[in-house]
Amino acid sequence: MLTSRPRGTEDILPEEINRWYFVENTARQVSRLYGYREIRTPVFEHTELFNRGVGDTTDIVEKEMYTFTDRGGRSLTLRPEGTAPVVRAFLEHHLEAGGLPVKLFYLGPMFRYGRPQAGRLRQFHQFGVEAFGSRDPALDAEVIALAMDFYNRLGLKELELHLNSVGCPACRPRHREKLQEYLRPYLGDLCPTCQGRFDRNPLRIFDCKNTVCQEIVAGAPTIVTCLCPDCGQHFARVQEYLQELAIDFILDERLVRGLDYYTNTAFEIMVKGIGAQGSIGGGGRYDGLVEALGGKPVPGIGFGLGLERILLALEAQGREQVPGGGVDVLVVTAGTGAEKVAVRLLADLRAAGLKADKDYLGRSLKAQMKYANRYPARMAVILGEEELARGRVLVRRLDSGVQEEIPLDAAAAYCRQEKERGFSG
RNA sequence: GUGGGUGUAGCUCAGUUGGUCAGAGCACCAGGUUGUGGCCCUGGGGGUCGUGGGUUCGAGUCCCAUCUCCCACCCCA
Repeated sequence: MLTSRPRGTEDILPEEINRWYFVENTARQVSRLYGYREIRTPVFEHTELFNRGVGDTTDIVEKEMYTFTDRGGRSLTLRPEGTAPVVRAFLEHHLEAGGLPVKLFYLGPMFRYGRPQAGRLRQFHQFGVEAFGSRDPALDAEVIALAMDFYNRLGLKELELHLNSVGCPACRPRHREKLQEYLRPYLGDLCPTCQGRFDRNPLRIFDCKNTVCQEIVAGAPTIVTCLCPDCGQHFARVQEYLQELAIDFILDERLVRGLDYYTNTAFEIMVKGIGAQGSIGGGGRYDGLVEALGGKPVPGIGFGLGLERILLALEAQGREQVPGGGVDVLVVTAGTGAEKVAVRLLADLRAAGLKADKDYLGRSLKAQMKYANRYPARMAVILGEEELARGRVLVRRLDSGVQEEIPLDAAAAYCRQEKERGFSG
């Protein structure tokens, strides 16, 4: 079908745009409050950036990327996430030159190829922040606080903040060894997927939903118990700061970031009632990423939040935004000879800051009034031949039906007054 | 990528065992009120019944394929 959108994409229609304005405006507002500045990167990048920045063995790179070759033979990819591009821009423009830390936020579409379902699209939108240049656990807490503040301002309730530490390249191998040591006797009992994970990424076994695997892994050594002193202290500090900020969290040792570049803090925000995909955002620290992408070792931490899922959650919690279409005034003509006056008056109304429109389909007076009612318009200014001959117009309120005759020259000012009166009473 | 469900007017949906089955409500347009909306009445426009094959004298109704959307898995936002 020519008239159908590509699978997994959505049109955001005029009647729902206010919901998006609300979420986007809140994101910008709260970001600025915390000292983050907006950055806009391209929607496509060199494929290599994601291969290296996201990780070759991740599902995203292995089977979810929109990769294509352009006319110059370059391999490009529609960005599946926001962190790697921001790191690339950070390096390309030497943003560290302005002094660290560098705190950035972004808002925009991401692309992942997969089967669409509730809360999962092929093109979706994220609000994200990235902070470079500090390992201070207070910054971890700030980033998490920013996310929670954002949700609160939207009015979202019943959120669960899951928190974990995945350690660093020094302490992680130790945990891996201990974990494998523990699991080895049960290897044959694990599900086939987890048997494969045993060598590649035993951490993922914590995530398995298979009940047998869960039972086995229940007694396994968690990462937190194997953290080196530095990482252990960092994690403890993050928790202290969160407590200081009165932010509740759930320690979740099963929360895992699969990539090598992720270090220490990992977090995810869950909400119920939006389908099987309960995560509305996640993030963590990535002290190895900037270096992996060719920069000096600069630590970083950030998050990405899914806007569609947030909108779903707002809807599920009955926090719908009012549509907010409509117009203050509809200019209506009765009889002939008023067309030019109508165009002129319309311009005056708009100049006076009123939302105003007129009929462009040559409708009858009655049809124009119906149009005004349905638009909806708060007032109709009716240009009738008789009144116009005396330099006057009729201003009718659509709610009460009260109508008054006003000099044409004073009509815009009068409408303005009426509008303001309407707000107070 | 795997599995289940689904697909009839702009929207929400009826459509019996294949034979006026192409309908209703809402929406839209017009008229009832030759200068006034919201209620009511009357009338009207609008559908390749997702698409392509097949079975049949005959298919929206049966079969196959394909696409879409929905839901779940994998995984994530």
